[in-house]
Amino acid sequence: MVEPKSNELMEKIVSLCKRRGFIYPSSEIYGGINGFWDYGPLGAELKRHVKDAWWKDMVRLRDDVAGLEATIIMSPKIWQASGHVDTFSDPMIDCKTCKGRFRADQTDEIPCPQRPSKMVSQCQGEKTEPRAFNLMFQTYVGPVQDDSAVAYLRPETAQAIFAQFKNVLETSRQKVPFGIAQIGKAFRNEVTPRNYTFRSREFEQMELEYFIRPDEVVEAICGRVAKPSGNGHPGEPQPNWGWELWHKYWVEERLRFYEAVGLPRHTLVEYWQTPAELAHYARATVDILYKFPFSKRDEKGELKGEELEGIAARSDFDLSQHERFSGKPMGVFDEELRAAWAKLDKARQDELWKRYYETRKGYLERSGVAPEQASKDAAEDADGLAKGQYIPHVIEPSAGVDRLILALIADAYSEVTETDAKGKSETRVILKFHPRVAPIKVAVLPLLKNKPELVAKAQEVFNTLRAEMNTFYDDGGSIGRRYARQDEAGTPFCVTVDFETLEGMKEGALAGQKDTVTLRYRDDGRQERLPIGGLLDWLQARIR
RNA sequence: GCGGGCGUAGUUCAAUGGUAGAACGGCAGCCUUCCAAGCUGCACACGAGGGUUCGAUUCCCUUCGCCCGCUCCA
Repeated sequence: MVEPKSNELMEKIVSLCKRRGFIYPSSEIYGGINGFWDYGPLGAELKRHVKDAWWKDMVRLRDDVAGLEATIIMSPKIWQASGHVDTFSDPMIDCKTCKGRFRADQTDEIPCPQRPSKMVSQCQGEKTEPRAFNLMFQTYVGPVQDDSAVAYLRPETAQAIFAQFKNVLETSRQKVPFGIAQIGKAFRNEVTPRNYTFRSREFEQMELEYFIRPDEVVEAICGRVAKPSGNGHPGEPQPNWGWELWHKYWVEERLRFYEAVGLPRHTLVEYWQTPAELAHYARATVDILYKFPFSKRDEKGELKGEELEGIAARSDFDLSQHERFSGKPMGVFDEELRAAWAKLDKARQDELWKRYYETRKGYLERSGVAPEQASKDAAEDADGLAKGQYIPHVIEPSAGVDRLILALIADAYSEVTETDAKGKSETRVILKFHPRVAPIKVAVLPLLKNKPELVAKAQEVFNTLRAEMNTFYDDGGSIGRRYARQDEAGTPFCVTVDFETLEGMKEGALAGQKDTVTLRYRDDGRQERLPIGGLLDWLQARIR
């Protein structure tokens, strides 16, 4: 089989998405707007099903996760605490001669790429004025547009979870370890949106912040922290898990999710960030990559994959930042810790105290707190252990919805070329979505349009199914044409009402029985016969 | 942001300094007893703005968008 060039494949996917109503360019009648995309009728259903699947797995089916839906615009102080304001407000200078881009405050320190003997500020290159490069979208709250009214569209959903941590903890009656989940829009003013919807300026995230006990607390309660042994899923969570096992657990849980919505394991890559790539506060980050057609290839010619999700072990950085910036305590009280601590011998208490103290002190000093103050604050934090108090650590599985949608479409895309009796060859497209996420679950079709009894019966079947799942009715054109239309929409099942539905089966196990329909499978065209009465159960078992 | 390429029906493509054709798709009707059958009819496009010209979809400029390579991606 000749593998289609990645470009050709992406072009086919893009035009199919437009043609069938999955994805359109935003504002297309005005020429479009770079980095923004709309979902059409089928795309909206697909996206909804994907988000529902995530929410069900992450929130409804778990005792230890609570949901949240926060605003897009929040206090600008949140973005100071998170570091987004500082990181993004650097003025940059472009050099028109060497095409380089440099931070305006570092032109005396960076050598010119073309003449390394000189610094950028001294080289002859023609440079632009310093320009502000902030990847956060800015707006103003209230009608007065001055600096005091500046606010930002959130560049990630995570921070709202940290900001509301205490409220959720209080009202959900959860105890650490537990998580807070959120699905919502986020905005980044990307320099170059690329690869169709993969890097958009407005996008949607599905994020979980899962709060766990620091390892010192686990040790105090359980004696020691269990270490990961071997590969694969570590199984049901245990009280003696430290951050490493929790991190591993969530990586495996998330991989299972992707497989459950139809991405085969071999299309995914589990990439462990190297120490150099890690954010300074992160202990480990695993990216789950999907091998998109536009992915770069490695030395062996294998697709390297592009990020769908990152699962980061972020220590207690985020809650600590918000504690420092807001002045509000972000710690929790843990009855088990207080009880366990009292039973530890002095040497053990001292040892755990010391380790917790060192970690806290390290964080505070890196955050710019003066050494003396840092020591004092860290000692206070460590004293809290005896009272059962600490700031939870967090494991953050953070997924991009739109990237997953694109991966699902790319993965579902398949072509079948058939040559008919006249020698005319024709290529049909089938989107092989997992039934759980397919936009339309079932299409109901009367075999013929000009037989009122068939149409009436088909309408009847349609009306019983549509209340329970996304059902589509179609009586236009030949039956084969309608099957083909559904194949292109990715509908896993078609139900056809024919004469045997009305008159009873002529032969087979259901001989003589009325009210049966043809059920046709999308992926291989296989057909079987089902009684109408059993249809709903049959379908529901397959779309869950 | 830089460099290169490209913008014609929904999609894929033609042609043209004198305002555009096709295929597929769509819609309506007829027909049709299971995988894009057939017949009839209908609708739909020169990305936007400016310039040159008697006249611009065609030439020029600007802009917007898409693709590729850099750059960026907390």
